[in-house]
Amino acid sequence: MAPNSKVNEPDVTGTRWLDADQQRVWRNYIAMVRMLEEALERQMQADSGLSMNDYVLLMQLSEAPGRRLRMSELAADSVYSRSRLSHAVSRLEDAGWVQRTECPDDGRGTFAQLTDTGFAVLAAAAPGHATTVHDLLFAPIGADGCTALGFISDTVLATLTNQQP
Amino acid sequence: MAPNSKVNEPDVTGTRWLDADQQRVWRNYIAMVRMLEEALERQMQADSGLSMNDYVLLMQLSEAPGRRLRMSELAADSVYSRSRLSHAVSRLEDAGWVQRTECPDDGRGTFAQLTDTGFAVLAAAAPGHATTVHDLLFAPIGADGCTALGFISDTVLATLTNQQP
DNA sequence: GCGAGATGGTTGAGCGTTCAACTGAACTGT
DNA sequence: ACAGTTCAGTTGAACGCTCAACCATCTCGC
Repeated sequence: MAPNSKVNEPDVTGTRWLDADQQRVWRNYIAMVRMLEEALERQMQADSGLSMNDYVLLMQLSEAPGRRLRMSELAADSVYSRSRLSHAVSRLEDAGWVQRTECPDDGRGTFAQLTDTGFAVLAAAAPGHATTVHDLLFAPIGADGCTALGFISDTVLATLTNQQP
Repeated sequence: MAPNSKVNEPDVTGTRWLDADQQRVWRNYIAMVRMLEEALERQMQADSGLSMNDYVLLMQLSEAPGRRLRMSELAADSVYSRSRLSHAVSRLEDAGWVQRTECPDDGRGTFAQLTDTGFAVLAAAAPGHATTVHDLLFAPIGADGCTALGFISDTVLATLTNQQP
């Protein structure tokens, strides 16, 4: 289970084990992601009664031209499956924050349109969220940390997107 | 919604907005986390029929002395609620990978004990997982990225744990 | 000792996500 | 013009997580 060498070469089984340092980093990365998520979720829920998932969806819509996006664009931007998004938008629609509109250009298409109420809810939630992200992430890691995190995210994203067909 | 200044000082509402750079990094961080999770989940599921959550739980048990842990220790290590862990362990028990044992020292306590079958499943899954983490994360970001990610994780974790009561 | 509260863990209902199956619309080649 | 295929989106069942309520046990103070 534990790697018995410190090199990063594949062993006889072709496995590239992680060295001790990488294992530590990997563990802490997982813990950080989980705890950060949890903290943000908690703050968002407490301050605005909104889930982080909903917040991000509304945010994405609010920034799109006309505050609306095709379902599949929104799904891609959010790294959501179509099904997941469809359910999610149904809930947002029930809450009155989003409205489905049919797409004139493509009979199969559907727009998710942010309503005024939705925008207002979002606007009310944004400051608290920004402050929390700042206080829990960017302030502690500093400018260098921010640069480093940017580099890491970009690199990993590039790797991941390059190998999807 | 959008910050109209580049300074990181609180505005009149006390909000600490993110500057453009931080916003970009934050977005990409979220996307990276989601896609990385998804890729690992996919690989684990395909190669071992195991979910990442189960894998991490089994892993944690496998490293504990006697391959067993108290429910609450395991929960804390995994950043799981007690309830979530209880449900999860029930499923692992149904699968035959873990067995509940009562704790002699504390009548309220329960041990989660990794079974031999569980250990075998884990051992079979580990190489593929390690290789994937290496290929998708550590190889792309390199040694410097690893160091930086370690620093970031440690810092954020410290911030988060310091302010929990 | 013994009652009050804290702690470890489980349970069940409710909700969100996943997965596979499905509908209807839009291209493709003949 | 039309059959086959791909594409956009929805649906419902199954499953996992959350939340609150709960039971049993331990601990502390008196």
